[in-house]
Amino acid sequence: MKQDDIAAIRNLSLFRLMREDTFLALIEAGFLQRFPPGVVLIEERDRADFLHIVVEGQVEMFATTAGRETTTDLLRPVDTFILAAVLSDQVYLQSARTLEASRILMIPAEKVRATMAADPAFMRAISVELARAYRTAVRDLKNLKLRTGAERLANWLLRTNAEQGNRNRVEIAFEKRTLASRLGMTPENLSRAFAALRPYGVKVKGPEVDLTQPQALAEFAKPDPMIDGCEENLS
Amino acid sequence: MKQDDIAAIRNLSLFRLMREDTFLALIEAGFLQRFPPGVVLIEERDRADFLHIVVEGQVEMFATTAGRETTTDLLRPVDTFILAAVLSDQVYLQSARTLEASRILMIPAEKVRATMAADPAFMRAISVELARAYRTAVRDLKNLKLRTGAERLANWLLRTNAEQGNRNRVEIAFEKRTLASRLGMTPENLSRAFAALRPYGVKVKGPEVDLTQPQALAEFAKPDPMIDGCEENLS
DNA sequence: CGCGAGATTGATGGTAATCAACGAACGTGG
DNA sequence: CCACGTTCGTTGATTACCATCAATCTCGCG
Repeated sequence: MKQDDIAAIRNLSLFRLMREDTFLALIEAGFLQRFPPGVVLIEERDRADFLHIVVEGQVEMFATTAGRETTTDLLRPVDTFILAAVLSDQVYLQSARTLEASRILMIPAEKVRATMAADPAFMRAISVELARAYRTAVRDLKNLKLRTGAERLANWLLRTNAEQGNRNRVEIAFEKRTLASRLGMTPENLSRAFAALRPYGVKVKGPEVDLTQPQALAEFAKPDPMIDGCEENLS
Repeated sequence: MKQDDIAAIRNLSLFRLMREDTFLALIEAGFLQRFPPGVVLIEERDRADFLHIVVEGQVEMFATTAGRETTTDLLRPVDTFILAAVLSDQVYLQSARTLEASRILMIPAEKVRATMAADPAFMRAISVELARAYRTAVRDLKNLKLRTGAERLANWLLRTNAEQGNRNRVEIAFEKRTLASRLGMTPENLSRAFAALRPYGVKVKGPEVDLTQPQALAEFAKPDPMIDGCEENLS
């Protein structure tokens, strides 16, 4: 494992404040593994054996029931996932698959729990991370229940534009069907939602979207800090 | 504050394992307050000043944006709320109002954070509680994204029936409009959803619902432990 | 009895899912 | 280099689901 990968992980809020010795022991107990695109890393209903960290690549969290499927989150370096299941030694509620070639660090759940018991700063960081994850989920719920599809798309565009440096050009780093599922709609409907945003200066060219009238778009989207977040991204 | 109220709070998983002295100090730092129905206890965007515990009565969590409103959770004794905001000293993402006359124990956020730092067992319990809250939110998201309104109602009926002792008679302990909002639909649509479930033995009489064919209803609802939960209720 | 709040029912329009067809982009193999 | 096939995205037609508006109904209560 490369030194700057370790540094990047160390810099995560989850690990930043813990003791150096427990951090190194934790990392060394993990396996860094490469996966090609489209590999299912974990499956809902399985017992949580490992804490996963996306070191490189891109991972989609998704969930299914009764033959239906939806994307619940999109992760990129350096994100952790399924912390909550690991913590309480429970089954996963979501599945995960790679969207592109990825490197994943997998730390045995038992080791995470032992480290948590040994290092108060780590336990504290876990609480903060779980609180963040919970609040993100609440935002997502509000987004879904209080907005239409086109509004969710408009706000996603504004948020992503900000994340990408306000160049008024948003790059969609994954398939549009994945974005559609993340936003809680079908691919067909995402197309129509893009078309509906055209009057507000939204121009789609393949994976790139130009926002020629960001202020008009914002007027339509009515972004709300209590949903779209000042703290974290919703991916 | 009555002795058995304290005992009930002590029995919460959040407080069960902490030290006796820190528990009593925490409780004593709190204010037990009575509220009539319909009082807004906290408002989103406000800074989290107190951890709240529903000792008696009933509390609705809700959220608004752009003039729209939705119910995000329904709490009854003995539930805690807004732990996540308290923990990280952030603003509330949800509002709360009493649905009936209620007694609420309010513990200053600063005291909660200090106690957490002093009692590792309490911090550990907070992590577990946050993990539970997060997983509940994920279940809620899956419920919303993967099911229709009638399916959500059917599963809610089955879940609530189980909570109430499988008497095949579900009592709705709040207004139907509140249930509708909780399930992500309008009151009108809830009525129609009830009508749609009639072929599966669902008979509504005011606030009571008889399930005359629970197995047929289950066949329609397709309950999924990864959504409807074996651990906790979604209220 | 009459009032008012909540629940229900009906009528209508909007939003989204589904099914089907077409088109563009890309990679492969001839 | 081009023909072909596959995949993804878009568009159109249709249907299902849900929101809104309006009217009626029920029930509890003054």
